[in-house]
Amino acid sequence: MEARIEKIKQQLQSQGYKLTPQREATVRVLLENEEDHLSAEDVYMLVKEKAPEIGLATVYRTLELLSDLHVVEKMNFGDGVARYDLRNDNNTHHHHHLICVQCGAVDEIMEDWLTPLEERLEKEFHFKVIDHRLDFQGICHRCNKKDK
Amino acid sequence: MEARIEKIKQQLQSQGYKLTPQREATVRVLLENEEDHLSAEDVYMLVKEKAPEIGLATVYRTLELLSDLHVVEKMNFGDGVARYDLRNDNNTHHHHHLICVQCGAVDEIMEDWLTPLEERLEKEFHFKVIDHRLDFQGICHRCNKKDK
DNA sequence: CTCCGTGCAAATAGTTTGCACTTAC
DNA sequence: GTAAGTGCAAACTATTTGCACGGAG
Repeated sequence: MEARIEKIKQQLQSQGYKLTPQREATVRVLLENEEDHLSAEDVYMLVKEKAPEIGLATVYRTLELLSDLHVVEKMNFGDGVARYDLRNDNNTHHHHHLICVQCGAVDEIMEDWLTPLEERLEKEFHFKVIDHRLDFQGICHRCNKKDK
Repeated sequence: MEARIEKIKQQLQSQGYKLTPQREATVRVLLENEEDHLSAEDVYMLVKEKAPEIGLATVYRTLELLSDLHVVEKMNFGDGVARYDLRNDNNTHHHHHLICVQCGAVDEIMEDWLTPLEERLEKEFHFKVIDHRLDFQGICHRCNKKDK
């Protein structure tokens, strides 16, 4: 955890930004809730527990900054709220989402299933892929069980 | 085109809704711009050309209704604007998006590449897929050419 | 001293809602 | 006549911005 903060600090500094206490608190919240897909408001409330004087605008600005640096990914699941996901070490994003339409849970699949498709895209469509996003909507295994 | 409007009319009526002139004008705009991914505001401006007395709220309400009936799909590409896409005849949604990060164009691939993955999801993850969404971000073939 | 970063409040953008009026059956 | 649908304006929500202040080098 400390190592990851250190790395993010260096990424910021290499672009001329500082890891201020507010930014660090925000990053820590993201690290501690890596499974979840927090909204800016979620992050704000969690950061407030540690650093009550922080402002919502700062959280937005920090998330925006981290998003520009590809430290987090900004994402939108269709409920008018942006959600933020820490990217992994090489700042790529290769996981897929399983969104349960019944309970709203968002699970992740950490494998990348799309590499063959991306190759096909470049060959057949001359589209150079930089990133992708794959979400499945359906009923998760927990709700499947409950329904029986 | 008329046949498709007729079909949508029946879908509405089967749920107790009417195809009012405003709703019809909205559907026509969607049909005429099926390639594009129009925002509510886009639809509003296009509808206004034919039916200047229509209100923006009505367009929103119509799109919401059509979305509930799975006639259109409401979608979000990350630029804080909801976009609406007509679904195809059986109201399923099996196409993928190629989003160009340079010129902003959104192209579509009409094939469904994911059936094998969905089968795997149900078997390995016990996740029952209802729908999916696959977007690729990258450089489109037009921009690729221009850059040379 | 200078500049970056911050908190607060005000502004903005997209969307939704309340309400009185209209329209189709 | 009743209920669904509409236009308008006001409300609301998420996010952004302007600005004066605070702190590190």
